[in-house]
Amino acid sequence: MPDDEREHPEVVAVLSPANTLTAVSQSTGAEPESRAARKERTRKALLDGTLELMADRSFAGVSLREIARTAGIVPTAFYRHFASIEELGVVLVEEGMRILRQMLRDARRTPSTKSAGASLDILVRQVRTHEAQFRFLSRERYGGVPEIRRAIATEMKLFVSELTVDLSRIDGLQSWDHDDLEMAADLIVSTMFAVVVDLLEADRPGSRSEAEVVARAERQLRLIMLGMSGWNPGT
Amino acid sequence: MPDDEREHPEVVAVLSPANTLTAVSQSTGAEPESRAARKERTRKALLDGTLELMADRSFAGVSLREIARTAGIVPTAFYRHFASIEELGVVLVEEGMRILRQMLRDARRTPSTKSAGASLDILVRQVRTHEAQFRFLSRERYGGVPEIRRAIATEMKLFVSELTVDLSRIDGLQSWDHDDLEMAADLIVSTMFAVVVDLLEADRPGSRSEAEVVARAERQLRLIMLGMSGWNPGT
DNA sequence: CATTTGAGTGCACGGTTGTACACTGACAAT
DNA sequence: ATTGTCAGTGTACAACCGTGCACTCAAATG
Repeated sequence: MPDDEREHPEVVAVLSPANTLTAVSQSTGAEPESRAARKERTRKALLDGTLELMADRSFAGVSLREIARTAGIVPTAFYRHFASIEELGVVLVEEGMRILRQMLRDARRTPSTKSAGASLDILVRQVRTHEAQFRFLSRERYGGVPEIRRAIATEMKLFVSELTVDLSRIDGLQSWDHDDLEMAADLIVSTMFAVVVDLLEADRPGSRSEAEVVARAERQLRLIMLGMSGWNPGT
Repeated sequence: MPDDEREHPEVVAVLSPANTLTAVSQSTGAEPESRAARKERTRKALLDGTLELMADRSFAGVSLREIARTAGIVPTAFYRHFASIEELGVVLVEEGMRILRQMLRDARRTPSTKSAGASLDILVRQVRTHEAQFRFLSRERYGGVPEIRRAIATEMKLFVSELTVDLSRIDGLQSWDHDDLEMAADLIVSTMFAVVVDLLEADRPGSRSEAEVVARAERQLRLIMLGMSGWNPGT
């Protein structure tokens, strides 16, 4: 073994050297997948593989080589898809925030989202179906490398202002000025985010169960809304 | 250069090999510092140096060698103080949480802490005088290695239950059952923690100013307390 | 005084990392 | 049919990593 990795011997079994087909184990039959499609496939493998590797580590803790390895390509080929690992990270941020925004849109469409329970249900479902992405966001929001942290912060601010607009349309909040609305939106978002973290940790030894987490969050949200109903805007 | 670091040439200038005095640049005159005191000094240098190195990176991103280097000792000497880097991390958690608890105690002693402004002032002061420790806590709370994350979670739960007891002594909350009190305490703590993060980021390009952060937090806290005053316990 | 202790040293090791470089060969376009 | 593109390859290197080992020598111990 000269220097580099010599794993995935099954895929390398094809003896011809520099065989392009070695990458991303060709699962589908023999259909001649288009070039662009193949590229997109390994790109996705890189992104998904990174999230997988982050099950128990932070983004800074996974190496370019590991990522390439799990995607089934050689380290240097990574650069065909991303200029750096940070760039991959930023893409993951965008992907995650797209899910978050989708969730807000779902909540908007659902009738009576002003009841805390309904919105929480949506949150729980989204977290469960996109665990890895939410874990990535919560883990890197404060802990990540500066570039990624800034990317999340920016997207987060956008998210808050979207919710601010939503709030402004609710009966009884029309008289509120923008600052108060944003203040409340910020409080709601940060509370919801704490729920996300608890959900990801839930049903693990030494943690509260999912039901408990949701029940508590629901009461917290109701308490906030109760405060809002008594709030004297502009103070 | 065979393998290892060859930095800090000034300290190595003393030509005698394996000179113990090379560690932790002897700043004070020539007083014969006791052995235990010297050990404590490098131990502190290791802890402080780690926090310093974490100015722009997460705990997982600093290496044992770097830590030893900034403390002025050789990498292997690190093990005279900690069995592993994780152990050092856990000590940092304890140190940080001691500060947090001290803050709660300060707040308890201050009259009229039920007014949001007073408690926030204490928070801001503590964050400013212990920036590095708070940065460590906020960065590793969700992003850190499992061992440290668990340590912080445990201490955090303790902190919430301390605040729960405090709340139970406030006029008008005596009728609340324990679950409701804890729910409110949890909400307050997570909101305050969000403030800490904002404070650490404040006055940096692209972020809100400290005054804005405090003003918003104060209103958020007032909103929560308003909600509590109208809360119907046991629902 | 002689002896023990232990914080610190220097060297060495096997391993991993990011990335530069020259390459190949299947697909796409001409 | 010829050519160009470019995702993927293998080799190589210098830097860094954690840690084992045998050491030194000032301070503490008796």
